[in-house]
Amino acid sequence: MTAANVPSQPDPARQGEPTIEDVAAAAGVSIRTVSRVLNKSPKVNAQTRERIEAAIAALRFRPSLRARALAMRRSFLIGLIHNDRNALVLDSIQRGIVSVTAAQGYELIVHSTPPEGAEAIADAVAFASRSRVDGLIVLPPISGVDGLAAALDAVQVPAVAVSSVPLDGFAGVISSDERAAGAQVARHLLGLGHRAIGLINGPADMASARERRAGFLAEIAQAPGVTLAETPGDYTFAAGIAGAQALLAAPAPPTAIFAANDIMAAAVLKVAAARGLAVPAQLSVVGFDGSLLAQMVTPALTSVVRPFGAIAAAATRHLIARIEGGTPPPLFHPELTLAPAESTGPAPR
Amino acid sequence: MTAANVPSQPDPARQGEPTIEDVAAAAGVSIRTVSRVLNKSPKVNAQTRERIEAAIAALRFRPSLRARALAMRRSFLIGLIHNDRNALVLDSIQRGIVSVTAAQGYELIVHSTPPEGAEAIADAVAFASRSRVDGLIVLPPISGVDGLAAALDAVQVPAVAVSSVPLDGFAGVISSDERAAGAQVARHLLGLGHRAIGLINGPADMASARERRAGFLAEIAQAPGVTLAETPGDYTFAAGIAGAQALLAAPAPPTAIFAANDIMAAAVLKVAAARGLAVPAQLSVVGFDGSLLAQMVTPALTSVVRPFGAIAAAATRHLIARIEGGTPPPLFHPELTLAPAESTGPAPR
DNA sequence: TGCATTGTTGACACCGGTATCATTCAGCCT
DNA sequence: AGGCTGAATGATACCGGTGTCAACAATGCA
Repeated sequence: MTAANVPSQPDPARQGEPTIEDVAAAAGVSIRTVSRVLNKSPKVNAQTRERIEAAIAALRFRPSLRARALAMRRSFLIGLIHNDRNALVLDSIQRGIVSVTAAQGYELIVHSTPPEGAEAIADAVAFASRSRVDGLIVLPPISGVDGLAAALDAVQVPAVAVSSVPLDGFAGVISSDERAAGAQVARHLLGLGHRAIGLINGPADMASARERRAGFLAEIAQAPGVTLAETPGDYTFAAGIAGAQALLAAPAPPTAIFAANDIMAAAVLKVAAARGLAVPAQLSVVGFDGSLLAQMVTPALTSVVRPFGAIAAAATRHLIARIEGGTPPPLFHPELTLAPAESTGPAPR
Repeated sequence: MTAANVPSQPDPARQGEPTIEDVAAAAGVSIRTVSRVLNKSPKVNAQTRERIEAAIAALRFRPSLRARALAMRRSFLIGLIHNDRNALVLDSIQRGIVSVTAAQGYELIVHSTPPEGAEAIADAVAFASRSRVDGLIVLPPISGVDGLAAALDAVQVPAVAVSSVPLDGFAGVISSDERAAGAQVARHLLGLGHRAIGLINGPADMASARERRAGFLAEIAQAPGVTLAETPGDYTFAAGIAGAQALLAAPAPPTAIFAANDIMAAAVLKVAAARGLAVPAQLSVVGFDGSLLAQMVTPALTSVVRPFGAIAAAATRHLIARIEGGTPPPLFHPELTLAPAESTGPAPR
């Protein structure tokens, strides 16, 4: 109470951060006026504003987002829900999100859910509801779980899903045509003259894997005299190794292998090397994702590039627009393009 | 107000989530008693507790972490501050953290700061202070910035840093002996008979890079008749390509190259392949980090394994113990071990 | 029976902000 | 001069929980 309107250094004896009240006292105004300054309300006298801003700077006051959240019923927190394990993909997405949230004054809170469907829903809802995030970005595979959209809707949290296919229930889904991309891969390999082709699938319960496969197979089916061998996989390196070994151990092994993601494609390269097969001279390999890994392996993988950063940024912008009541920008449906690199070439002989 | 003590479905007309008050009304008790149940206070009659729990379940009530945060002056939020770009490393660390926070009832909020020192500090402090996290985990390279510890200390946020070297100012630093690890790499290569050795450094302003180099060089210096060539690098793939080209273009190129991280080592593999050098027959390559990448490239990289998951988990446990006033477990200083794989072999001829 | 003790519960202030509404004070018009 | 208008500001009730402390009933003991 002493020196009420003399901006001063923070009282060293005081525990914790300065509050709006300290600022008000230091500037000799009411907390409401300080609040106006914080919220850039125009109805504050210029001199008063200056005095308050000086006090804020002197006290190093930073408003508590938490108190503000309680009062405004807005947390300025965006939640990211995922239950995948692909490090590179998750990282690209996270960076894409942060590039937008940081610019718009939000923070990102990352939550990973258990893998199983029902549990995952319960966990996601509990998270959304307890942490009172303003909005949610949901990644595959959990974005594809039946009932998730409805469950999130029930707790009134705006959510944007990223998915390979349009999803029922979600108002905002950023999807891409992975089926067309699968077809692109097939055309690329057929165009190079390959007639014995192998496919290492992703997990059958993921829409992305099913779509890639469907597009790929449909295109292959159109080409006469092409033999196709496929093996199951689950997007892991180990599955890629097993799949490649199975395909290449056949009596008439394929001259080209499409692996449903880059990680498994990298595994194919490893198996090929172990068997003394030159890539691409004797075996062509295609991956999917266009992740950093595709460029780091030798030879660099021909892969379908998915613009994760742009996808994530678009999802975030859409979400924030919804949160803030503006008209959300139209949903983004990125084109997936095949980027030919060193791992594919003309079919041998 | 109707049917005050009959647990019922949430009123569909009501906006937002049910509050503790709704639960209290439904159970016919005061909010304070509901709060006791929520906090598992033992001083609640068993029957009352049951009644309240039933009401909670019926209303699908979930307490707002935000309101709780305000009241308890605890946010149950752990902040992760980073400004690095190594996707694989960040991901492993993040997963390690989440494995602990999830179990202890905390959530993770991820913040990335600008790269530059002073700005980074300001940004980190603003984040810590505004978001009122309970604690902070800080990763390199920003963890090594001078003055950061003091700045965080000033806003009274407990922080744990991960670093290659002990850091002044930080009460909690999880460090590892990267110098010894660098020496280990040198011994490995010398033991294989290599006498012409190349080194691709990490960024000179990062302690990790300096330490690795120092340990490596010291050990090399002890061995008679060994020639060493080094080039600068910055942990990126492009730098690895450039470095490898520089080293291998020399009149008497090295028979072994130590790259200061796996990403650059992967680049060395690519350059070797382009020049027709067999690895490890003609060139041995060693990386650092033991990341997934090391296992995915062909041949698999001999690398120094850094147990990121364990490091992150230990940091998190330490931090939470400090937050909760317990005695924090002793700081963890992981042993770094060289994991020989396919990319190193006896020196040619 | 009287009284201290223990176990349960509720009233109320508080955390640090925002929102609603009232109040004050100039300046302007008639 | 009196009344009106609008800009600037403050008093006070929230937001949804927890902490403190008092009230109260049931129990144990003398």
